[in-house]
Amino acid sequence: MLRISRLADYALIIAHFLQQQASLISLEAIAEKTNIPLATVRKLLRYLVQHQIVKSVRGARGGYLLAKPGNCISVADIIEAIEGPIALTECANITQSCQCELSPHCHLKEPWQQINQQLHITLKKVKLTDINASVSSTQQVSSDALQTITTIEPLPIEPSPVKID
Amino acid sequence: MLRISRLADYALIIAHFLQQQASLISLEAIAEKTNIPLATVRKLLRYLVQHQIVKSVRGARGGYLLAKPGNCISVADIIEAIEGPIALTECANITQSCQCELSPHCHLKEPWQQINQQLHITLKKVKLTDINASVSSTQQVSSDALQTITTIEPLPIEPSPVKID
DNA sequence: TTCATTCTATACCAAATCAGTATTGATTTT
DNA sequence: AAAATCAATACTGATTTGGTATAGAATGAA
Ligand code: SF4
Ligand code: SF4
Repeated sequence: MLRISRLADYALIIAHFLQQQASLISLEAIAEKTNIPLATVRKLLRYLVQHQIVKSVRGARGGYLLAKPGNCISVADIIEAIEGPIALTECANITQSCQCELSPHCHLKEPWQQINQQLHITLKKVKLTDINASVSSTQQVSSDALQTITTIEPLPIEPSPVKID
Repeated sequence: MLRISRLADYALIIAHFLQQQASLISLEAIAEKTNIPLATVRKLLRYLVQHQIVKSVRGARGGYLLAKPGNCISVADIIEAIEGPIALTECANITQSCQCELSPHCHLKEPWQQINQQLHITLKKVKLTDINASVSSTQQVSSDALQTITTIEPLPIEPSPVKID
């Protein structure tokens, strides 16, 4: 259904929550405040730490905090930390060569790569702080990145001639 | 990994192929030309017919053809025909009320709905004919819809103040 | 030191989804 | 009537996903 995984969804909630914290906060507290099961939060924080989105401090009085300012962490970063590269099709994943067996004759690689790049840019543009901004006023969104999303205009259609094989 | 399903990918290949046909073409021929397994093509055409993207003609000398001009069929249409609504999160699916149990306190609904809408617009803008256009010249893309995708510029970041809970 | 606290690493499992297939039936042309 | 072709449905094996459990390592404090 073209979903991000539920775990990625949760991870964004966690990151967004961390952004609102002044200092270290423990795993347990995060789970409690976000209503996400403890074991699941543990797993997700693991990924986020590995991807330098969150920093951890071990030992008594330890906990977690964002590794960078909220305006340097994008929705794309979170998704990629949990799910791996954003690639609508196999051939859109530029981090590895395409294994798709239809690839040699497929005409759709280029278009998919462009669509994928567009999606990536969109998700990269939305930062944790943008989400934060929209929390204050549920009706109206104030951040630039989310604002432009709704104001984009559809382009005129320019049909190309049908080709016979 | 934020993938469309492989079946949706195949379906787009089939639709794109149909667009290049002058007249009716049989299931078997489609399977042969696209290198997609026969039984799989059969299933996919089923979905496409149900969603009025493809028309079928039964009986001897029957077959399939596009139900509308290629410039009226978008990538979004194909994906939705195979996978159902495009909804990056559960709450982004406007066709039904959100069942997510985190929903009551979740701050991310609005942002996700906007991101989702943006994705939807992007996928809706790319028509079968746009893909066709890009086939002729693999290096350079000629259609408007795909062209703008690559020329979009990132917006300036406007940080909002960090809020303490 | 010693212990409680807190994060780390890994492994496991059940459920859901996905990809692919098989089969029987309905419709149309010849 | 026979052949060609699409329709409908049901099934299955493989993969992915969501979620959990547990033993271990690091740190701070008594
Ligand atoms: S090469 Fe074609 S079939 Fe293979 S993943 Fe890319 S678009 Fe899909
Ligand atoms: S309500 Fe929040 S947690 Fe639930 S699907 Fe929407 S964004 Fe995700």
